[in-house]
Amino acid sequence: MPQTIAARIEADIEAQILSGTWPPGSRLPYEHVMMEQYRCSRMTVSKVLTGMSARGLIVRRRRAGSFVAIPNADRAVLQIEDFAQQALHSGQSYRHAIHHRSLRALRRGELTALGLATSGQVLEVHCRHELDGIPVAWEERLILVDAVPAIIDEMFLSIPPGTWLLQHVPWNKAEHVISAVNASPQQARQLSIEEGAACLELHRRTWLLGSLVTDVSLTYPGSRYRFSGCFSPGGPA
Amino acid sequence: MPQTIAARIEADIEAQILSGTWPPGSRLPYEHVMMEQYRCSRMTVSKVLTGMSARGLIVRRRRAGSFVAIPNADRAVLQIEDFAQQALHSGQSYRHAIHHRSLRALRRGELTALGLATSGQVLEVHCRHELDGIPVAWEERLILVDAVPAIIDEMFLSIPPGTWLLQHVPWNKAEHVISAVNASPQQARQLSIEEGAACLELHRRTWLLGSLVTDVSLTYPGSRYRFSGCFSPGGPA
DNA sequence: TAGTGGTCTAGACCACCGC
DNA sequence: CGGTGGTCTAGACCACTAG
Repeated sequence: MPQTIAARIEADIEAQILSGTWPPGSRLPYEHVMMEQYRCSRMTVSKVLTGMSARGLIVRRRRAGSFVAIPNADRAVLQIEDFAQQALHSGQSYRHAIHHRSLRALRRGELTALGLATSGQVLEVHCRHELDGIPVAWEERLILVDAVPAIIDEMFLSIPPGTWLLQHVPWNKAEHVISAVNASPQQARQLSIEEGAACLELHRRTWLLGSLVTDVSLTYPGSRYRFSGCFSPGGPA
Repeated sequence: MPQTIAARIEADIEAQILSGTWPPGSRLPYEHVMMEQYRCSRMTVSKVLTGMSARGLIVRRRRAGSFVAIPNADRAVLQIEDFAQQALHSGQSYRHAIHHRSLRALRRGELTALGLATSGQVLEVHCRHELDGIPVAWEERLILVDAVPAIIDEMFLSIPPGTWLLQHVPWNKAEHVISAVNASPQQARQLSIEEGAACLELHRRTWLLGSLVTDVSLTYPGSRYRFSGCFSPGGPA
């Protein structure tokens, strides 16, 4: 039995939904009803319902009431852990190797591809990630120098670019695209796999206050890496 | 400028974090300070901070204060839309074809693979999904009959299994694994692609109140399908 | 237009934990 | 021990909308 009134209300509602007593689309008791039922103030009930609404479990409509949400899509929340952290957890040794690092101006084609209006300098970094000496990812990254001026002094000798950015730059928005590709000859060489082997490709763009910070493409050998994650309606777990 | 006091407080805090004025690990003003600053009650401030804490943007500690969270992993939230819904949005035509449907007992190997203690009946369904007549996914699904008794009367003639389940069964927890594989001869045939072509494989298990409901494996041709999604620290967007 | 949720107030008491 | 966050109250007014 939960300790607080709010937690008890929430647990009760979730139990009703999960048991099927309140199927998707059905109306919950009105706030003032639950307020009497639990002998608490309306604020307490409201706080619980607002939270559940924010998590997508219920839908609230003025003058109509609160309703159990009808899901129309599955959401998958993936944890994409830093390699160094992952190595710590699993006891493996992590190592990264910078294969390329250059400061240059953005090309015209990249401007449109990245949805940028004005040009600027970028730092381009190619990097290989290894766990226990085995290549697990090939990274090609562009970092917008205007967004992260401090980057020009960083050589990424002890910290890989992604970790450096995580530690130095907060981010506002990220966009992910996950696809599957057959390894190109270059990728196959970098990852020590057969040409044509299936690879996961993660493309991510990260923004800070509406301006692009970095655009990265990570290629993982399908035989050595997978994304996994859990998702509960009650929030990631 | 946001309308409500709470929204203004939240926007201000996020701006401070994003601008780097309050880097990860730094302490936020105490509740009573913000209360005076915004000339509002403590409840209003507390509600905002509680919400940001629930979303992982800040960490709150008694006697110490509230702090900007230090992220250690990227989170990607993927929307995995129902094919029928996706077709509606894009104006494509959706069609599914059931290739196999059988009611049988669980095999011993499956029991351990699915982490089940007691045996039971399962409905096994194989199904192909097509958009504009082109195969976009091959589905192999097990449905635990004990968890969804109504399923035995469903032939999935007009509704594919995943959609039927979404409409009839609420779920508690889902686990996703995304990997890349080279198409097997059978998969290549079902999806009209070359053998060995890179495919995305999505494996999902869904639970209701701790008991497994369904275990599904979806194979998408890498050339025709990708997962994408946005994630903001302020919640999925 | 009546009743719902949305928001806010000005207090209160408690649990916890860093000093 | 003091001050923080955690929780709750008993009201209030407003905005929206279904009937």
